[in-house]
Amino acid sequence: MVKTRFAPSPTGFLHIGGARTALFSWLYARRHGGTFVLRIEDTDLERSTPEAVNAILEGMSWLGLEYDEGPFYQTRRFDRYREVIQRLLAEDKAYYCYCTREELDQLREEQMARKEKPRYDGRYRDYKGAPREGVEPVIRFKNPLDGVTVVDDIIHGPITFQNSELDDLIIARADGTPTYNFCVVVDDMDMGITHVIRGDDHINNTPRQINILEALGAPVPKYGHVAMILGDDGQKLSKRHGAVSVLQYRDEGFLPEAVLNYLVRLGWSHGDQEIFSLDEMVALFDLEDVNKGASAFNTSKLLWLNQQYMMDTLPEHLAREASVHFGLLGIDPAEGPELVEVVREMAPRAQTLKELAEISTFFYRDFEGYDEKSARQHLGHAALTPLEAAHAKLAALPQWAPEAIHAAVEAVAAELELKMGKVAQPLRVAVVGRAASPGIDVTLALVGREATLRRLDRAMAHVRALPASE
RNA sequence: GUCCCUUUCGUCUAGAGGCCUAGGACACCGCCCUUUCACGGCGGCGACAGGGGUUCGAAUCCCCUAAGGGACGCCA
Repeated sequence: MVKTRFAPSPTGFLHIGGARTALFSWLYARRHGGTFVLRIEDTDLERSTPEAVNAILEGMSWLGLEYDEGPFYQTRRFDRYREVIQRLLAEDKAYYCYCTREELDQLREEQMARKEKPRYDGRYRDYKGAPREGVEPVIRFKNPLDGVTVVDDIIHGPITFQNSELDDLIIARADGTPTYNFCVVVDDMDMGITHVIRGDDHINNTPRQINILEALGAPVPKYGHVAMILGDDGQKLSKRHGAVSVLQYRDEGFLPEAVLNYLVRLGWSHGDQEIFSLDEMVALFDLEDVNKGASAFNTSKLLWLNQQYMMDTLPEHLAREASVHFGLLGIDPAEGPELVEVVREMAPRAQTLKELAEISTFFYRDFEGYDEKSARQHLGHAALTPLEAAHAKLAALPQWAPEAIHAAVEAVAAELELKMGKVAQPLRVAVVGRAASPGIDVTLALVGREATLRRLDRAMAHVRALPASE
């Protein structure tokens, strides 16, 4: 039975790298009919915040990565950690260390000066004397002194560490609180985690964790270390460089399925396939196919994918998702053409829901001023006659529907012996404000007769006011 | 400094010794479709980090080098 977990520490938002790790864990569990656990690693009381916890939960839920167990909080398991520490102490697998921070700092400095790897020298490992006056001891784990620990990584293959490289790590601080590497071990053991999928910055922690697990007589899970995600520029993402919350993608109008699809293709692939439904991902994903190297985030590809998803999403659903973005622009889609129809036409013309709303405002309210280049090209003196003719024909149409509008525009072109473009383009700029929109018939139909005629009047006035030379 | 990891077009990737004249996707450029903008179609540009081996044959296996990254906390 497969059991995976996602174990973020709540010191910030859920960023894109964390989201992908969560996705991989989730997919692996789903793929193998297993269980996915969410665990909040909040043992750092200083930096963990409830806001961050909420942001993580909200991000997971927006992406649809539902967990089967949890969220568990490490801060609520301190009694359990203490219990295991006592056991280790009793079995002589851990010991009190009375080194002060100052002594440790000094040791490190000396080792660095000698160009050695800084590590604890084990001076209290076999200390049998009395507790040292005035020093609250920490508790250290007795790491094996020799031999090797091999991490059999699903993604990287076997990685061998000399135990002599590892020092006796602190499992309980002077104030008695347990530390990260220890809590992880106890949790993974207690929760029966079979596959640990996490960032490859944890590779170096893994042999330590395996050694503790073995000291505890617990089974060692399989590990899969996923490389990190770089920014668009290939640079490492950090709080001050490009790292953003997944919720920001929601706010910018991305569909969660598109983000998931983009994320799954970052470091994983299945032949040449680019687009995967959730079901396909679940059916095809495997850790063995995950790449070892870091990958750079490519926003333009995400935008393309999002557009693909928008075009493929039912307009009814898309309309619901988009309406927030119209609201943000001060538009109530109920007061105008059917949003479903607008969305159907505009989806292939926008890469995000936000952009979709932005380029669709003219359907719902008058625009201010013409796009300069479009007006120069299409609203010159030559436009006056076709605009007048169109106005007359459109005003007289018995039915305001695309087919009738199309016929009317064609008739104007035929009567004036003009190409369609010479009629449609002025009309478009007059009604839309710029030279880009869906087909002129559909566009006018959606804008409505009243608004169309009003905007035509305005355009004709604009042309008449032009200096004679233009 | 020590240990560990990584390296195929600008980017995401395919590639499990001959199917590779290295394939696809995004981006970019051109053409087509067309009343515009998109969408779509067609085409172009463009990579095996470097050096040694092994082999009849290497992007694929081995070694070295280089470059990038991570760890080395009473942070997670």
